[in-house]
Amino acid sequence: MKPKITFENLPAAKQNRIISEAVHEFAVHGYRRASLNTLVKKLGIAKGSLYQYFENKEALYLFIFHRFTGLVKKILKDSVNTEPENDFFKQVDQTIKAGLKFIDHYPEYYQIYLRLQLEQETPKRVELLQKVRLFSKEYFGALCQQAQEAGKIRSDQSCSTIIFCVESMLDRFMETYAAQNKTKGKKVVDFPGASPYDQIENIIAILQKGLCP
Amino acid sequence: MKPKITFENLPAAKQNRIISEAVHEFAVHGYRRASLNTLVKKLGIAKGSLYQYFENKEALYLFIFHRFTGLVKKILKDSVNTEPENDFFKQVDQTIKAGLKFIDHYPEYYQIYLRLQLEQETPKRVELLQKVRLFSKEYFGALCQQAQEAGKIRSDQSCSTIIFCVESMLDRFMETYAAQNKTKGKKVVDFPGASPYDQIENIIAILQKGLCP
DNA sequence: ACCTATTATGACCACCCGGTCATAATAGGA
DNA sequence: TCCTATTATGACCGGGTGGTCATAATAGGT
Repeated sequence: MKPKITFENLPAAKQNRIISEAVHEFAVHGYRRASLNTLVKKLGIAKGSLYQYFENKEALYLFIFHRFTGLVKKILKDSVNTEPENDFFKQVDQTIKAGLKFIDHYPEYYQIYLRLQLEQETPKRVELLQKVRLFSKEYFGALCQQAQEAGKIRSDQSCSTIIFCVESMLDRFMETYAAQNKTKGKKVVDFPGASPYDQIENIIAILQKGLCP
Repeated sequence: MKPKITFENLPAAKQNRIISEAVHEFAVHGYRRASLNTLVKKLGIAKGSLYQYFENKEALYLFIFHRFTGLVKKILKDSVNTEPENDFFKQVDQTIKAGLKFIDHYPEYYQIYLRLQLEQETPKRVELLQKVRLFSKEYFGALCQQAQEAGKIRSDQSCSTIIFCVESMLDRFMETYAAQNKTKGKKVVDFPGASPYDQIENIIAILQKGLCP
């Protein structure tokens, strides 16, 4: 997870270039197919140098994933008001918007996360996923419990069921948003309605009142 | 998409063995990392023989994916009553159950489909995904329009928004179910509540009435 | 100016991949 | 039995992989 000292001694600009090219490589090809040969060629450094900075491919990957989780936590803290006085559905709304913002700022980090979910051969896959899921459960769990205690949402369904529904839609919404931004034109999926931001309102309306007339 | 004549001349038992081992290989490793060397070794045939049956790796993959879509359509037709007299939420319920049944019967075909969504290097990826999405949109679109016209669900939200919500939950539910069946023990995700079948009811209840008390 | 510790280099290694093809085995009609 | 058409075989090819290591370049203290 930590790079070697040699890497930390590098000028910050070079560090960032290495990180962002590595992120790109992992995002485009996934862990296994990401090529260190390609990476060093793009960076214009020798392969041996890369191995002076990181123990091996796995260490490089884990280092980058650690940055991903840090970025997520930061953007959530900055974008969502989790105080009880803020309405539950407003909190969900802010969370979704924070998600879109994350994708706008760090689309390739998001890609890496998406890939982690499917690619079995990624190192420490289970641990990394469990960590992310646990964070999500704790995050939404707190919001949900607050809201139930305040009588803002129904209490006849368990927190975890409610979290399941909210998370499903949130995650799918983000996936769709990311896919749309990426493919442009030969769309695989597309948003119903005008803009993603309009669509958030509709979805939250359904989350609130359901599909019955 | 079609195998060579040589393959069709094979005894059915051998055909099935080849197909099911190929499905396994693609399910476990994804298209790109699936190894024909490993496959022929497991099958106990020469690599050259495999190339007598299929043009190349891509043709083998497309042939298998074609079977996947066929199996999905078959199971849906057998499990869901799409007649207007059947309640919309009952139809959703039957669709989810059909999904779980599919995963129980053909877990590896389902894995292949999941992988297709993320792995850019899969041949004909965009076309295959578009075909699946289109089918899903048509399938749910018909149910949704029926229900709206009959006044069974609200009409102030567009069909596509409603489809988005239903699909998100359905897909996530299936993913969770499949992941749970696979990992057993060192779970990455888990279902809230007792059994998946209980949970379907809860989710549909939320879909119907929403989260507000 | 010199010496030493740190950093950079890229040829090289063993391994695996998808795909080819000349050749061997086999089966079935005459 | 023999001959031909179909099927099976696996050594081989070019290319890509992650990782290594002896050697060269470099920087900084004295």
